[in-house]
Amino acid sequence: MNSAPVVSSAKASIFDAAVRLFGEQGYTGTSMRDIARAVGVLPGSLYAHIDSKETLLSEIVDEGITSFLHRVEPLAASDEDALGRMRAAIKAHIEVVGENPERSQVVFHQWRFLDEPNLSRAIEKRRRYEHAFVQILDSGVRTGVFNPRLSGRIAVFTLLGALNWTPQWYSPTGSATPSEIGEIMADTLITGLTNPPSR
Amino acid sequence: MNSAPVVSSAKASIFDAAVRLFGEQGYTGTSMRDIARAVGVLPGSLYAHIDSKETLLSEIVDEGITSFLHRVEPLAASDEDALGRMRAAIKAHIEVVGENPERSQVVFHQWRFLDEPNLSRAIEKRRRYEHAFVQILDSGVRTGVFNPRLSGRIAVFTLLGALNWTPQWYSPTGSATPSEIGEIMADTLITGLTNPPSR
DNA sequence: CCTACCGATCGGTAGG
DNA sequence: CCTACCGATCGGTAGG
Repeated sequence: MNSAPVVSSAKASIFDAAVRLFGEQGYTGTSMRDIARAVGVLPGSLYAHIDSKETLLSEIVDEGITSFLHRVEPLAASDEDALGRMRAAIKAHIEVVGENPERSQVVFHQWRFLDEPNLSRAIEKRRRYEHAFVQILDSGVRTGVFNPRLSGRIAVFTLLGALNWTPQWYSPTGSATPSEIGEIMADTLITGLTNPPSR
Repeated sequence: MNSAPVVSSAKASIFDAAVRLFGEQGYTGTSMRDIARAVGVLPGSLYAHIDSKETLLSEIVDEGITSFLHRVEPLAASDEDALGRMRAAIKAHIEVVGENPERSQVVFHQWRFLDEPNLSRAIEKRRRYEHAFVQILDSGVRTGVFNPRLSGRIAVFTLLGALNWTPQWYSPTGSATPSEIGEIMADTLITGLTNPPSR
């Protein structure tokens, strides 16, 4: 019934090595020879499985952004209140980072090295992702739970900056789970660092 | 009396071009030929003024981190209360970004391509910078103005992530000044997105 | 997936 | 700052 390869196809091995190396050394700092060495194959052999270095990056970035979109866009459109949706979106983001921190690192930092038309496609998907957070923020301002003074692009960039930075310090072997990290980040970003006044 | 060059020395031109290109294309994505072209000189001529590509990166990163340290470390040790120090530190950070967004971009994203011993020196200075924020946060927790539940490294990384992301979207020609951006980011991070309850 | 290779480009240098 | 060049490495291909 299941005739899929048990461990990993050649294409998948190349993909995995590229994700890790593009994440660690950057796209322009990684050579096809680096990838071939990691896979255990000679450089020319890679091209039996992939079209080009740029196509490889494009597929990694596209798959990555798509998994963020698939988790967060439905949340942004749910019928929970804005506070709950914002908390859920932040937690979902950290969980997707936690599923594949290296791929997330590539998604946030290496997309700029894409050529057209892949570059435009990636930018459009990033814009859609940002829009999901803008939507939640605006809705919270309308219903009075979010501060109208902070509704602009600066607050969204503050939020997304904090979220996009997580692959830089997240460690799968650390003591905090993605869910716990998401809770603390949601608290920090939604209610701030200030101690709630005791009453 | 003043025999310094009126406009810009050769070394400074190379430095400026490298800051811009390393920021836009990354260190590994920029060739010495790119820099030579930007300066208007042949590639080999660069080496009359600089030692190597890596030395150039190291000088840019070191000068950059140092200007963040020089502004924020004194604030962290000032005798204002933690709330005021945190606000001042956030504003100072954004102002330093505003003074030279491209150099800041290099400081936050390209330091990893340094070789030893420059790499260790850069990491140590980054650690000192992070420590300034940890100090303010801890002090605020002790005096009761900051939420103890958010005192750990996750809150600091949330804060620094938001700050370190700013060179990605800050535009010197945009409508908000660094000071205004700093105010809004300080509000977002310190008091959060939530609307203060009317009373 | 290997052998053998292509033209282009890389960081850097000697000598002027 | 230019001329002229070095050996190494780059992404990618033809043919098997």
